[in-house]
Amino acid sequence: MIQSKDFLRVKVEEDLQVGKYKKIITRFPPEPNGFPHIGHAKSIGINFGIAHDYQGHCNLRMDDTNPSTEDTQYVEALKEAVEWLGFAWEGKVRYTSDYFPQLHEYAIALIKMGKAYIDSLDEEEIREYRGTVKEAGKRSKYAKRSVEENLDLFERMKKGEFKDGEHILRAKIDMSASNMKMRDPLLYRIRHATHFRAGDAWSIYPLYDFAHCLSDYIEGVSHSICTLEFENNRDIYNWVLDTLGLSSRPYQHEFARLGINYTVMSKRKLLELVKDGQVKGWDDPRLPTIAGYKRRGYTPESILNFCDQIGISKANSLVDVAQLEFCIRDDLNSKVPRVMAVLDPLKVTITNYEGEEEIDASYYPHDVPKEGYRKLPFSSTLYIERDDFSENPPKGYYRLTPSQSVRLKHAYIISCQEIIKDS
RNA sequence: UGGGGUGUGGCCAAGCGGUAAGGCAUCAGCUUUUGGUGCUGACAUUCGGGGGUUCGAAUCCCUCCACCCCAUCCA
Repeated sequence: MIQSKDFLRVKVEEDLQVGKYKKIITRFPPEPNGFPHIGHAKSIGINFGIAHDYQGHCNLRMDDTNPSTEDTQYVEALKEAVEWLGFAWEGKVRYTSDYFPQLHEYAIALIKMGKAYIDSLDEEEIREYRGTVKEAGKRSKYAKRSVEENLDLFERMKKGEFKDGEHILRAKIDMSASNMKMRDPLLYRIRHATHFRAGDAWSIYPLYDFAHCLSDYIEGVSHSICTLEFENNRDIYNWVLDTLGLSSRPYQHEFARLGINYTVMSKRKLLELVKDGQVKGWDDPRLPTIAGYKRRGYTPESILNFCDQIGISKANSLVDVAQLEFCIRDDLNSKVPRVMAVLDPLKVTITNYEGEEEIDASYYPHDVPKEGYRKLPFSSTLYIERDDFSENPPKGYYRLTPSQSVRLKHAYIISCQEIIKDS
């Protein structure tokens, strides 16, 4: 069977074809504010997979621009997940926070170009001024500030002279843009918080729209792959890079995020379950986190295969969890030894058997070419699963009934002579 | 008449003008000391709806409909 190419690979090949890039560089850029789940696995598979397929490389970058939600325990979990899935990132782990100095310089460059200004409206005013989806917004009076004043204010913001929310750096684009994201987007906010890596070195932090595109650029990324909800952010992504005159730059491409029925994949909800103690930690086997699946016995191969099977597209979709379950069963089928357990026991006494013996019970079915067996004790008293016996069997019942004998796995055929009930 | 996206069988998803891949699920048969696995077969006269162009359309044009995203100093 010929595997068809997804639209991202088609695009990558096209870019390679026309010489847009000489090397494919992607990146997996999670925010370290929670444990990675199966949805991250899809992104990991795409980014590392594409880099691998086209002899490029993929970076692992912690998008740590929000000091109040991020933590080092999450970067460890993220690193472990990527490794467990079998991928290796290029060089060392990157951090957007490592680029803060450069990002700061780019912000100053924008101010000098008259393309960014310090706004002093409060949060509520900024929202009001932004207008609505159908009505144009209006520009803040502070947008008229001179380059000098903006530079001075920005410097003082950096020095920590102002309180959170007092001022903010925004791009000067278009307050009536039909794309709401382009109505003078916020670039840098004041945040007097301790960053898990940068400590208290900064009192201003870049926002996603400013930091992401530049981080991609700094790393030489060619294809910045993200999920659909960022489609509207693509215009800013391009605006920042183009306005700064950065050539030979990355371009953003979006795909639909993974949704699986009966599966909670919202980070907010998962965090809530963990915090409230509804589950025993991020690696609780009941959770769809990579760590949870690992403890549940899922294999990296099965998860990767699942990501491969569901494909990549731009259509919002909800994959049937049966598809995931098929992948894990399919993978485990030829790898795992079989043993038995009786959960709800029903006592069986074999009247024409005396003594006891040990039966060799193979670990693998006839069609799995693997050796190995364990000893199974056998005597006249044994227990079978309650569901494996029925006095009034429904149609199509293949197990033990008063009139139907059955073979005990690895042992003998038995038939029911008498039913003895407790009370 | 805000803008940006998406609509192919129950669920994913190929297809890019030449007469609907594949996977999951489901159903039937064979195999089977797991009602597992494996094998075989069945499963869209039809591609959100309606027009049009064409010898020919899921693929091009028009129009309508549905759903998702955007008004966090989150990412």
